[in-house]
Amino acid sequence: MRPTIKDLAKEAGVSLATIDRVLNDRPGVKEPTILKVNQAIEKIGFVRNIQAANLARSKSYKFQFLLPQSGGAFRKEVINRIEEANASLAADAVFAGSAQIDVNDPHVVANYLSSLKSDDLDGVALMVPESPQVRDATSRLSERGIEVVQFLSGQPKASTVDFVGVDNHKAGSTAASLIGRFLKVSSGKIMVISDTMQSRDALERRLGFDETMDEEFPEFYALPSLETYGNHERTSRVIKQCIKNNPDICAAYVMSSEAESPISEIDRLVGPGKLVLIAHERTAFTEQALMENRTDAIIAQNTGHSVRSAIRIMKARCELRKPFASQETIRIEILLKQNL
Amino acid sequence: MRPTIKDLAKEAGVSLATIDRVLNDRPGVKEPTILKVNQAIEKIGFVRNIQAANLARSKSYKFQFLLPQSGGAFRKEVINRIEEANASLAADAVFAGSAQIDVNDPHVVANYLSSLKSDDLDGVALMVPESPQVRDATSRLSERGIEVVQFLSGQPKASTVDFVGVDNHKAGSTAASLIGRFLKVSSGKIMVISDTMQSRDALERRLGFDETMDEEFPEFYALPSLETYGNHERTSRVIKQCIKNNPDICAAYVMSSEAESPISEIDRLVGPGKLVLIAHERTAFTEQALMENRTDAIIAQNTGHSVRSAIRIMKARCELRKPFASQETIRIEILLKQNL
DNA sequence: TCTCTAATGAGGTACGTACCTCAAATCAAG
DNA sequence: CTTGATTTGAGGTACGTACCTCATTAGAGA
Repeated sequence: MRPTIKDLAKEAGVSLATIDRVLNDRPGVKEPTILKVNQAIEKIGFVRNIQAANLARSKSYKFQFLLPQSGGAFRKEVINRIEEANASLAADAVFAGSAQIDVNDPHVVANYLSSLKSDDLDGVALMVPESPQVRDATSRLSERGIEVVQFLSGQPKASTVDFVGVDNHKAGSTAASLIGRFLKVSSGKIMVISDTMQSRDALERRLGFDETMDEEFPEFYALPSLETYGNHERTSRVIKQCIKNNPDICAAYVMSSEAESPISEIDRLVGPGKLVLIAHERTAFTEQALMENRTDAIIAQNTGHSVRSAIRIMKARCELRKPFASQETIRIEILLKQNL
Repeated sequence: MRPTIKDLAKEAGVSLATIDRVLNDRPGVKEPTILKVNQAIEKIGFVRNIQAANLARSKSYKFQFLLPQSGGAFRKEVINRIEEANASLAADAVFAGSAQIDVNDPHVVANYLSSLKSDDLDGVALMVPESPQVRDATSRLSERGIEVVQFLSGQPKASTVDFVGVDNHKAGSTAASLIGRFLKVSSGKIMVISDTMQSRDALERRLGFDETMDEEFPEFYALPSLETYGNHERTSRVIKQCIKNNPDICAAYVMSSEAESPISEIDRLVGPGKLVLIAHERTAFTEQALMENRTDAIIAQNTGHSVRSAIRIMKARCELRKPFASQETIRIEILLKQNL
């Protein structure tokens, strides 16, 4: 049996009331007494029974994921995983929901974050691009007792904010490696397609991609990034233009999380399976493209795992525990037709 | 607030005692009353507060992983992950440990399983080859109230036993696909090295490997499996022999979970990085081999995830809940230097 | 109708912790 | 030594459930 506060009180030679004051940071305990209690905690290895504590204070956890309004299939996937996590964690009295706002307007995001109150929310996971306003708003959130994690996008800035997601530099690097190894031709050009190159995520992927390409496969030349701005019309135009200007394209790297438009366009223009093609994120579309050999590999992060990881981190922080880091690393997954 | 048994009693128009009898399957309740209570449960959406229930019955969970005595680096990895899970789950009153026995002797395994008592153990995860004896022993375990999952090896037999681990057929298939795509030569032979071909896992990997090889890369020929029996001496001999007999070997698939011996031998005989080489399981050795380009890819399963998944499944079964299947799928991971 | 049993109700204690009140002890300053 | 504040102790109730005992009620059989 694990020691309880009674055992602790006996060991420390104080009353239960004092133990309670120390454990819950209540005032009115002299420094030497606190020390005595802490030593006793060490000695008998007391660990608070969180279930009992939560029961006593009828505590439940509420977490919210802040997602972009746009984002197509991938965003849908994230929402599904959040709902799933919510269902499976209901028994542990943790609730997870999501909200969708215009994440590209820092003002909107900052306003939204300011409106959150620690009464009805214990933590927020932000899938939001970085900006000074957002950074300030998150700092203030932490101060108000709402835990914050960066979710799948951005990078950890404040040391009080954990980051859940993959290393995009490595993801780009992985894409380059796969393309280089899959290509059977001896030279050629590689088309790189992105939503936008404004975001840090995209930049890092590109950096990683170029680095590995240059180092390990100098026989191939990666073209400048095509930006689609999420616009189908534009996507079609820039890809057509690029193919026309570069007849020796042998591969394509679709960096954007919305892969449908670019891949369909490439298929239409050069025929399915003609290029080595790597895309990001697992969605119904990319899965099918993989099965039909229209895509060679998908680089993905396990969305469900990411969601649960974010929740675990927020919960651990609420309970002033350290999350187990090794469990919380999000792997860069390589998906082929065979291991879908 | 979630409804409690009091709300439930009010809704069903019975007393708390009756609610308790129904919820805990105690005798002495008429069928129509049980029905009334169950309807009330449905109606108000009552879910038992498991934390409170566990607190009340001072319940903690104890799970054990049954591992092979041998197994080198990979077994070490599994043990580490179990210890880690144990540490991080202590707060939830679940304890996980491991035991190592001679899993290849069905008699030893069956005896061991028979000796387990539900007083001190709630569940067992078996990393044990299949055999009729073991199957019987697991059935009896279930009957005695100890939950069982197959862990990383074997296949689900009894419907009461879940399987945690990857689909080995797909894993072999994935290896074949990678080799086929990585090879730049137009034809050649592929060396396949296994610990033993007796185990179902190895057989399935080989089947998947051959299937994909035949279908997608008929220009390459996969040689018969070399069996090392975990013996370094023998490993060296059979590989040397194989290379001598087949000068046109262009790739190697190391199926066994102990990859060090075969890879070192191949390096010694044909030079590091000369063949396209795929191995299984992430260990310190395979990681380093990957970094040094002595291996092209590792096919792995996330050990930590597998361990936690097994624990979650056993716990869910103890609580008569259904585990969330999608969370419990173990992915076949492809590891390159870039996404380690 | 009486009797016996099965079904149900009422009430308690316990689990480990939080949080509250009030009394008692301690201590420093005057 | 008194005063007042600070520190500590003692005891209670609560959270939601399990599990126990005992009393009461309903229903069936004679």
